[in-house]
Amino acid sequence: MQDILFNFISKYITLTEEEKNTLLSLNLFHSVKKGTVLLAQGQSTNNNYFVLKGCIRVYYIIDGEEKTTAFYTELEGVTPHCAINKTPSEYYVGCVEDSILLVSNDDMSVEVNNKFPKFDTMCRMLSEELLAKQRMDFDEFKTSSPEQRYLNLIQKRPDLIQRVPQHQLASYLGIKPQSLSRLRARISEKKG
Amino acid sequence: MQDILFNFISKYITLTEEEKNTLLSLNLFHSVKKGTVLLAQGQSTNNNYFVLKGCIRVYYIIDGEEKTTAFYTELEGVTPHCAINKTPSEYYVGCVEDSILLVSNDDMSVEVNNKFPKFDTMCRMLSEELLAKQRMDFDEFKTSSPEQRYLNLIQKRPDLIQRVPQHQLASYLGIKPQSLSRLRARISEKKG
DNA sequence: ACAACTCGTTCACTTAAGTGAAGAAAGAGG
DNA sequence: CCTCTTTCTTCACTTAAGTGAACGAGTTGT
Repeated sequence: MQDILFNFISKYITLTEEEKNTLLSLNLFHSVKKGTVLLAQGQSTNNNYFVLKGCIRVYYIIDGEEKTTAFYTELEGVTPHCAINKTPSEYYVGCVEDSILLVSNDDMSVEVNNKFPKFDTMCRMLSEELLAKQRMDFDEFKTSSPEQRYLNLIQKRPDLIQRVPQHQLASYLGIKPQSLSRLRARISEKKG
Repeated sequence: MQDILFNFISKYITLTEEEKNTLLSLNLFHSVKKGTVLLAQGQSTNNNYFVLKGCIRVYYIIDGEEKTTAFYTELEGVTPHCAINKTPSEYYVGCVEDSILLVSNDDMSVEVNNKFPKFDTMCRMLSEELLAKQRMDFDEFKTSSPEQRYLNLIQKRPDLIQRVPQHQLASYLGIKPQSLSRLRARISEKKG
């Protein structure tokens, strides 16, 4: 599991053995059961969640309905909005599958960043990468129909369709579960 | 016009007179006529555009149809995707109104960042702020209907509805101009 | 002043998504 | 193994968005 982490980091910066050990000494690894709510609406946290194995999601509850807006799988992470601006969270963060997460908080970040300035560099690279990726996703979402979005998802994240419940996928695509069913039927009719 | 810029910067960092003069010496200010295409699909640039006065937009042309995905008005800016990863641009950047822009490029950024490391700090703050804001916008878009999105826009950016052509607004809301017309009629019927 | 264009609205019609209900299928727990 | 629950699909019906066409208002250019 540690290898997965260090492998990921090595894409951005190079770590010495000493630095690796410092990281490991922070006790970042957490095993989380499917269904666990990591952060609830109205709560506050300064934790960051990074997925080493498994899947977590961000969702809202609006008029009693769950609306999923994001999935994070292997080597993706969330910094909840409330961790940045110290306000109660507007959304939930939940565990879709049994997962192994890297949970860090501000204190740790400050500590690590002080010891190893390269970490700062990595964070900046990551956040730029993320910003660009998110803008692309947003543009794609805006410029396509639900059906196109679904076909797109099949191309870009085929794993999600297998591992995530349909009703969560539906709201991720901006529609109701019934519409997703219909849409799938429509597509397989065209093909077959 | 310079005051507007320095006022904005002062929210993040404090500049000396010398630093201000260095900035001014770079000749960043540009006057741009309504309708001007700053960046075309397929083209490449390493310019950043920051709006001091006026309005610019990002749009795609898909199957011969314009799809506007973003508007930038006073004190907002774009760094086109192609400026980051040196690929041809997937979208257009155009001028909605006669505008005064601050146009900078990578060379300038490097130069300024070398001279004044605080600029680095400001850029990081800006990009974090932007990332958070964009995520909120995306979540909001996903979790609401076209009508809700329009009502929301009235609350959050009432100026846009006045200064931007309806057909551009429509695609920004993810619908066709005809649907926006209908939607507006529906709303004013409810109110009156 | 006139023609050409752009823009917003309206209409009739089509297509797809929302809604509420019901039932089949798959999983979880005892 | 059976029960309870969650998840997915299907159906009939409603509502809203897409489509293609037409019209009037406002602009631009000559």
